Amino acid sequence: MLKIYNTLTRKTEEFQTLEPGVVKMYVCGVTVYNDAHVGHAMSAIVFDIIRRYLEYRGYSVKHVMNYTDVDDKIINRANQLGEDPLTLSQRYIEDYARDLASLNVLPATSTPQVSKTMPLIIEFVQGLIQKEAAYAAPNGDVYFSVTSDDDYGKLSGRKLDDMQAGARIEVGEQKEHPMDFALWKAAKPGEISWDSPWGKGRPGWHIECSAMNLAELGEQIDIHGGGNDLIFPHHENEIAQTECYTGKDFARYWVHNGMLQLGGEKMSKSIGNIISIKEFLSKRSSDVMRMLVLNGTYRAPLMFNDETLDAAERNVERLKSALKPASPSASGLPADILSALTAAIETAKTSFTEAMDNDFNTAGAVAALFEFSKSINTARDNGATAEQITPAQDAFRELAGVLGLTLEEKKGSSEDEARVNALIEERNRARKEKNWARSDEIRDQLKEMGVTLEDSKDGTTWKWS
RNA sequence: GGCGUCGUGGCCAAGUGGUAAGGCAAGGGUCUGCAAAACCCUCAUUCACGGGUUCAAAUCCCGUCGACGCCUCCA
Repeated sequence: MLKIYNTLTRKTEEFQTLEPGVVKMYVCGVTVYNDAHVGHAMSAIVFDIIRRYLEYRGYSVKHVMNYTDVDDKIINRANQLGEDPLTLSQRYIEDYARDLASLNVLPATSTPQVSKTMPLIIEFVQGLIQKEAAYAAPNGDVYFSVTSDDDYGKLSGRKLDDMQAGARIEVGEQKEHPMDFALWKAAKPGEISWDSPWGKGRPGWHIECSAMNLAELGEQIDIHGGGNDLIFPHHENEIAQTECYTGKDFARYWVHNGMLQLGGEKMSKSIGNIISIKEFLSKRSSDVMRMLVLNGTYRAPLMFNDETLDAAERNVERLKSALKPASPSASGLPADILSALTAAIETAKTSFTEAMDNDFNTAGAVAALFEFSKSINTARDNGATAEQITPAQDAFRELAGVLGLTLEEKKGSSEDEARVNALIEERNRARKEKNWARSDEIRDQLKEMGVTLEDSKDGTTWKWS
């Protein structure tokens, strides 16, 4: 039985879908105006793993990830560049999709955009006004009235009185209550805008997700996800809007990932301690990023530094070792060791599932894979044939795939590979003549080129390191 | 100030009432011409600190200290 920690109840609960066999999952995507960073990668990877695991468990997952393509920051940046805001955001949408693909994140089944949801957003706002949960201000802004919602604050555990005490809140002139938030913003001169019953304007941040949720998944969904920095105000406001509009409970499980930590602080644009996904992938593989996430707890802060990344890289190499082929000269396993390998397959699957069922305990699932790799490597060392070892490796690959690990070796250009092979041939001749000096010289040369050699009875293998 | 999450070996961490998973690093060994990889062995009587509940606590309760996140845009 799968259990999921629910931010709304602050408890780990049994997972039950609204509709049998189907999971409706909405994950807040990004505002597209700049290169995405590894913090975004963490969030995308977390929900990719959740999605993959739910599919592994037999669910059909409707995975919606939105793009915020209408926003102050986009408008500002477009002005700086002298570019149309929607052209700019479209460019970054395509860019982000490529980043996710390079991280082996499965594309969401649907990726709605604010700019393409305008009629429904306006309808949504009108509905809230009719229900007296919102009001239009004289200047053309529309605000949600937090005092109209008895439940307001239930997700983040805040009370309106406490929040008013905060010194940072400024009372907007147009607002009836300081915590009221914008559903619709009147356009400033020259700004991109859409026609509405309240004049030209554009949506506030939170309403878009409520509207796109409704459009893509309906009034009620199973999982709503995002970074834990979105709990307040974004998700709090989404719940308020949607539940006032539909009169029904919105999302069954609220799932939030922790923040990636760089130098003891959250990685974020406002702090400026950013490493872009592209920059990361120019130095490390996507598996390393994913392993970093897998080795931690998705809800907890994730330490991102050279030490944790080096460990993640070694972890990936360790898993890859399980997939090395059997020795061509293998003589076969004795019955007892073969049955141990067969048993290890079942043990691995069981441990893996038990861990993942416990609120996606990926660290435990990876531990199961480490144990499994040990069994496979032991079998190979003991002379397992390809036929004997393949079923275990297939199972291993399947489980690693559920976590989204590719376990692919790096590739170089064919010219480089030809050079490497030529050098290895020369080295093999030297080794035959026991010319160890020349042999080691070549090995050092290859190391300079980024090639690691492994000699064995069956010959020399190599890989890019 | 308010709300929330959390403090487990050198590092990353699992474990939430029954006597400390896993990985990295480190040390020793097998294998190897030497390496690399793999495999074997060693590596926390102890879970921030102080009380309490219990036959039994890292796990529950209270307090203290500390870290991080949110309260403004944020994955």
